[in-house]
Amino acid sequence: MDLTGIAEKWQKEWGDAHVYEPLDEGGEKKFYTAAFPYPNSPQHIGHGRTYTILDIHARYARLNGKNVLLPMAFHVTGTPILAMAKKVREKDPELLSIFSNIYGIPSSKFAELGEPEKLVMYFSEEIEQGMKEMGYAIDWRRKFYTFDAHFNKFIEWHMKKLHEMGLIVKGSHRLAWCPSDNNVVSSHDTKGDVDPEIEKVVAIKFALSAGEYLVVSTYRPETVYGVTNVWLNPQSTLVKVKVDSGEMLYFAKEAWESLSLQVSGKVVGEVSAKEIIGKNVESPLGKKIPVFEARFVEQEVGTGIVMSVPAHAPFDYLALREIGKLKEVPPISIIEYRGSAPIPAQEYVEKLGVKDTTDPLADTATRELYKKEAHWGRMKAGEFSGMPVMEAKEKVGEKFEKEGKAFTIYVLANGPVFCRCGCKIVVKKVDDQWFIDYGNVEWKNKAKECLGQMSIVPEITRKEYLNTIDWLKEKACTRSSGLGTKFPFDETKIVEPLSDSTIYMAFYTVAHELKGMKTSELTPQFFDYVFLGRGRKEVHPKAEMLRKKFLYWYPLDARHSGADLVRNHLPFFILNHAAIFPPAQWPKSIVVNGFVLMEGKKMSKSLGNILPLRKAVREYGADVIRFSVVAGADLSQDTNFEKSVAVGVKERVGDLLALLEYARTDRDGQAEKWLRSRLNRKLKEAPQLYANMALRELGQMLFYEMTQELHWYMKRAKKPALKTFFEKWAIAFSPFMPHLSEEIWHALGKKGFAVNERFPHADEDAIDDEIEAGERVISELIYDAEKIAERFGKTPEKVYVYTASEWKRGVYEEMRESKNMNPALEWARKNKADMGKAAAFAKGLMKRVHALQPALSEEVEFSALFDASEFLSKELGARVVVKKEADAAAGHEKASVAAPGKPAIILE
RNA sequence: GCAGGGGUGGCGGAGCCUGGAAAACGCGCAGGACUUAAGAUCCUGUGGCUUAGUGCCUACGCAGGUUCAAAUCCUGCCCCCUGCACCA
Repeated sequence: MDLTGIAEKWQKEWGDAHVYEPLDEGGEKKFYTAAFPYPNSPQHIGHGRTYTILDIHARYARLNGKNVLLPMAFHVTGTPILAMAKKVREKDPELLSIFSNIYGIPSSKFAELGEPEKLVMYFSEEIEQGMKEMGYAIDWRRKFYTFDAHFNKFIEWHMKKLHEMGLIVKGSHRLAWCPSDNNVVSSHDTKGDVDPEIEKVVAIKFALSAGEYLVVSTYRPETVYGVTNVWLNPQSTLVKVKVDSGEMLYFAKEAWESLSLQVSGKVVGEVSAKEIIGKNVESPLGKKIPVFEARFVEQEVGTGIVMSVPAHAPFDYLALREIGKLKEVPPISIIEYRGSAPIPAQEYVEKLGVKDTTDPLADTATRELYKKEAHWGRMKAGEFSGMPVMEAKEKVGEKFEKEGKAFTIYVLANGPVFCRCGCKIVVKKVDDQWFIDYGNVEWKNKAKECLGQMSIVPEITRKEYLNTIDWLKEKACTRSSGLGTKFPFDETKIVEPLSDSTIYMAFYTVAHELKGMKTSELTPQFFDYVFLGRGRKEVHPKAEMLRKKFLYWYPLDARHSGADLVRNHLPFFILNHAAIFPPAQWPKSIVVNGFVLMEGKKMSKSLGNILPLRKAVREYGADVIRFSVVAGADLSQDTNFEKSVAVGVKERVGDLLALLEYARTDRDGQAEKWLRSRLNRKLKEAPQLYANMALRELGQMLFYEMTQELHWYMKRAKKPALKTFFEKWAIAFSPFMPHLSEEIWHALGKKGFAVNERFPHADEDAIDDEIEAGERVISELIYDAEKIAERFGKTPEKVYVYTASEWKRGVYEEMRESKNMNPALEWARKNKADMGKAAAFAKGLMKRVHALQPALSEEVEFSALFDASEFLSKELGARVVVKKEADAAAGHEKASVAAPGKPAIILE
């Protein structure tokens, strides 16, 4: 069996016939897309899952006679490609080893991959080839790259639209920053891939003298009401900084090194901490307090200066106790919670037996007390008395900031974090940062309206989109470097990748036509007409024609993606459509899927367990991979790729092809009727399952169950005849395995392509409950008889089968319907049955009364078994005699145990 | 911390919405057939017990509750996974 040969043959035929290149007009259309790939590596089977689901969706629409568009392009925006090309040029051993060992790239290629454009071309061709080998129904005429000049024009237009609507704003922004590289860092730039977390801290000014302040930093501004003193590390040096307002602020020298990137000011002097220790300062509440020394104060954290709240901070309490000042500045308790001690910090220190500030338990005490007070505490002092602590924290911070007594600084919550270059990462404030204002409430509402009209598959993810739209704030939409489109309002910047990929589906509708045009023709007015119908069609000779094409394909009928995009790309996609397009062009649905695990583990470069898509196709064949990555789990679940399963699928495909030799004729025996009933039942159920993208269930039903049933049929049939079966089944299953279907279709002598056929109509008359129930009785009989034969001790010569009498069926049906013995016995009385036997029989059924299946009449059950006696004899290796219970031979008293669907079995 | 999802055999996982024979389907494992042998393939079995009468018992994270009936509905607890933005 040569699955690869079959696949290649049909891919070529489809390509030559331009089967997947739809006209931009005609009957009812469907337009489906999936997130375009980022070509900095070959695709693996995980990518294959999303695209295969998309392809199945598209192919099913084709079977329903729709004009289907499924385009593809490449996303090259951003820095990863540049970074990777740079690493190639630097001959980074780790990367080159991945290239050789996982991706299988010959080392002769390495030189050219150092150029970003060549890198893009190499991997995008690799990906495109893989998609073709998977048999995807893609219209490649519309392919583009996001650094193409034509696409740049489109994104410029997009940004200008947002700007016109006031949805693009400029402001300041904090970033994790490497002072040595002078660049933004995110998790993959750090040592150990730590994600730098930026956290808000309040800096409060304590007056040293008029116009001069010590700046303390704190997570708990509300505790300022309980402050007793300020702590300075005696080993630290303070810098005196003149800020824009003219005030002089003191920070620890180490702290200032990073704070200088977010607080603008000039260092005008230095002073040793020792000179300040012992002096008094004035708190923002006007209270005079002393400055003490404490070695636990870390000079590079926050401002490097802290305030002391001994009633609520175990460290402060311990430090005061160590220097014997607890009497001089007694703790002031300002927070209470149910069961709180007068001095909570003291209580926690004593409860945990914390020795001093160097004791690791001091941290534990701090954490526990903080948790307690933050969750359950209320203020009991100051103007916010009675307020929950969490709320007061906000209020106090805001109030002091407004009064100029405090300001906000940002720190790394999980610091210190180190850049790959070895430098310590700091927080930088950027002033001329552009944002897309996803925080805009009106916009959010419009997006929710759009979401409300969309169908979301799986439906359970809908609330995720809602949550995300709700908490989205301004999103920085430019970067200072990377591939992509220059930001039209600041051409030194590039439009960031998640911002240039939100409405590009509209671009597909005309991309093939724009290719022949000059970029100078692609003006905002031109796009206004094509995409929005604004202005006059005379703006360009082609405008009218392109407008029609756009209106034909839009709105997008389905957006497919991996589940990882639910919290970023997909909400942006909804928001931008809601902003730019009128409701008639809003997208119709989103379909997301989970990942693919490799033998139970997450695929990763470090584990080296990535299975590249093309390699998988070579090993197992496209159809097998297609089926393996989509039918193994529910859509939203992760699915597991196992070699043994793929091998099993491949074998079953081989079995199916082998059965083609019986596909020349049809027949009309009991076995054929049964198979036809089973097939048509599936054809009846399949459309609903396809519509819900219930691919796992479809796979179970149309593949596993069907092959099992074929197996039973092959045993049952006297001369197998599968012509009509294959005609229908091949088409119904073709979305999953188009190559196999095409092969079967042509083996049946059909003209034209299977992939252009219509979904087979379910013949409801062929669905026959009695035939199916009869077969069930037969197969269960074999099972039971074999079980009994095991106990029999020797191979029986004869097997007598007795079907249950009609009166039992009457009692049985009454019981099944009423779930009660009385109506059944009533029925028995009316029908003059033996009441003693009837009662005993009914009693026996009572236990499983909720689980009774409908029973056949004795006549039908009898004739099903009688017809099958030859088959039964063969299966059981003994002569099988089928009789009715009433005709039991002498000595066959056990015939009386027969029940509907469970004939009595007597071995001899 | 906040938000979302989830705990069912040796394993992956059905079943939960809409209460009514839990473990579909697959993998793995065991036995058999075929084979010189192995692999592949096919058949049979795979929670426990039991019987020549097609059955009985035990099990769905823990603890309660509702119900004739709970994996399924309700309450509390324990544990696990994912995301939290400038990153594609």
